[in-house]
Amino acid sequence: MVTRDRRRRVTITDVAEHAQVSTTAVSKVLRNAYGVSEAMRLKVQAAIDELGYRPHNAARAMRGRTFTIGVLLPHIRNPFFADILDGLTDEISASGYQAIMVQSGGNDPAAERRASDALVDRQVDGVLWVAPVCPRGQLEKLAKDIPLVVLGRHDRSALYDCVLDDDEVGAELVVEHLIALGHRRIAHITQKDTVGGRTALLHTIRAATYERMMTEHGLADHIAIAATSYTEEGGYDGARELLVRDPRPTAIFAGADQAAFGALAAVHEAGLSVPGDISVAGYDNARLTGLAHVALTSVDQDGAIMGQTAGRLLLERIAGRTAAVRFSVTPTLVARRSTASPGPSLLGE
Amino acid sequence: MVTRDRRRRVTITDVAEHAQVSTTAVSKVLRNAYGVSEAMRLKVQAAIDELGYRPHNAARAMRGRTFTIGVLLPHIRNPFFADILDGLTDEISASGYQAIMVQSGGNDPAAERRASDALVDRQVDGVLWVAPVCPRGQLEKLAKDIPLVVLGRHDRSALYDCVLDDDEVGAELVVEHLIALGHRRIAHITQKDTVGGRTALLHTIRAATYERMMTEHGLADHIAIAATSYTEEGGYDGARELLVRDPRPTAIFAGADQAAFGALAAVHEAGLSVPGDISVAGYDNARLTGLAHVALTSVDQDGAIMGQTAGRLLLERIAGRTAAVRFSVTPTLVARRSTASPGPSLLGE
DNA sequence: GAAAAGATGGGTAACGTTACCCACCACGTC
DNA sequence: GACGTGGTGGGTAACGTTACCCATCTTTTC
Repeated sequence: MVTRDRRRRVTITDVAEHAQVSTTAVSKVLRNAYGVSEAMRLKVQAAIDELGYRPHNAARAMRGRTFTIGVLLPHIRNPFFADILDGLTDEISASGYQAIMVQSGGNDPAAERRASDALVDRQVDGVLWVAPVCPRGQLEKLAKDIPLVVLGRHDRSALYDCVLDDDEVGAELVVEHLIALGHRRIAHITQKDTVGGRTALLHTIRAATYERMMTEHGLADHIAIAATSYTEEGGYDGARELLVRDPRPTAIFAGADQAAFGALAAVHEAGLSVPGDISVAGYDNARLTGLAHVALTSVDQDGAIMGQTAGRLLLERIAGRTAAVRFSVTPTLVARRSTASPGPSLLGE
Repeated sequence: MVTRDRRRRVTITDVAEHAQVSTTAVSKVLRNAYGVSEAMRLKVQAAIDELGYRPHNAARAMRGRTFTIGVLLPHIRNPFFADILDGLTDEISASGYQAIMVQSGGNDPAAERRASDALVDRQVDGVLWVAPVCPRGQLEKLAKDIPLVVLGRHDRSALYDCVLDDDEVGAELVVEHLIALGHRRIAHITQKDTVGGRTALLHTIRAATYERMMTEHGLADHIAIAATSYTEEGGYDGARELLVRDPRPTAIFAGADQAAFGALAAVHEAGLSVPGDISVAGYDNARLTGLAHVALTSVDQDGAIMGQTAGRLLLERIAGRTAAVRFSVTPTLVARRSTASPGPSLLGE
């Protein structure tokens, strides 16, 4: 490897020399530490500005904080994640923290593990983990080392905080809405489990609630689930699978908007119309999806608020809180044009 | 701040003691450095595995490399960025590098600056900057310190590499396609410039090419541009602005798919149909947008290839290359159902 | 068989920052 | 006037890693 002749960084020592004080004094000013006179503060600040000094993060990391929050996202194709990230950024940037993101690779536990390790190696001060699929034990192990907030899982843990929306309520709203419109053959698209036996994952809860609601309304015989993934591709594949069933469902409840979009594509491709031939509903209602030209009925969970809260909880944990907090938002249904009563011809069993 | 009693990290010293060798030897094994016998390698590797040792990134950063690539994305709402990121990850992960992302805040130069500083502070080994809006000088300044690849700008610089698609060809393809279908009143949605006098930005080139093509085809009088942004919101606002013009355009060429989706929403909201009343075309053709239920005519630039190439170029630069490279992909038109010939009633001037 | 060349392992001084301690000064207080 | 008591400022030893150098030991060459 060739060493680039990049000009040497301005260090705390340079600032100290320039201001004719000790490095300790400069460090104290930087950290707003106790024991600095106003005169000292001004003098050092002037030197900092003059030299264009910026603290070296890696060096800080060796001693303590990095002022960095790590965010693990399954992928960046879901605009709902963008809402979360915006909320988080809002909350933490005032405290001088910076968010860095790493893709955790959707549904693959090994990739997820690598991503989480990458953040630990980079010595982040806290982690926001969105929709992890790993076993709970792994989360707790991480939480022992680093302040952790998990978003979108229904675990209960004494070691980390949880931010979630009430997926049971959300799924109930959708199924009730469809039933109220007159649907009986309501199908569901969910995410395939890659690790056995999880019940705290949000897609598991949405699917279980769908089944429960169907059963409670005497529609157990019409339960139809396609287990693919919460992506456009997954929605597309899932819908194709559901559409060939006989009799065909009159409504599809996709567990996520992205999957609903994929389902819409499959429905159109099959020559069917929405909501004339089939109703489609999603979940997430990311900002601006209301704009989408086929206005999708969806469940609104306020991603920005969730991200903001996650940020606040992380800052609190970094500041020393150890008691676990659970923050739950109550979702609401936003009915749009992708759902309607089934035509009379569709009602026959 | 409370100090957490996190158990001490396993360090290279622990590994050295456990394997009964020097820290230098361990370090050499870790870096695949010269001067290590096979026996030594195995012994050290065994100790590493046994203790679950992971190199401390911050400590590495103080001495040299961090094995981290920083990616600056304007935002994460555009699936095209996901394609780029996937390509990059593919390319660099085999070399032990990890990508971390930071949002650069779309169209705001100050936010962009903060984001780029954040990566420099975190001592990344290289930066992939997607669609920067800052002045060229700032890019060159950064490139003097860190290997830099810029994606989506048509600058020429001796200090950094460029990965881009030929936006002139792409825009030509769209305008030609629309003209060939019989359109004359073709409007364009572009991004508003926040910094004066850039001509190397991709949206500037797409817009300029649109104007040139219109002029060359004798349609200069029909040039209509809405300058908003390359987002769903921007497309929505832009289309609303264009739709009230009299006479109304028969086609809208949005400079990005996201904007096209917003435009579609506005068109539908205005009670118009696509492509019956108005054709809409986009640009990017992110993977899976072909799935979208209204199949959008778009310009395909292979984001995965672009990301992959960017990764390769960065690794080369990190390895010591200093000569600047420019990699350009030639886009292709993917005509789908959102564009068609205008109805006869729409052709009148 | 001596010298050169190659292969392998280790010692050590940084890298930039901060936590912890100590030293000093100017006050009041008894 | 001796003695605390805050309020300031500085010295220094880490933190974990690696680049650079040197010390062996083995093999090859004349």
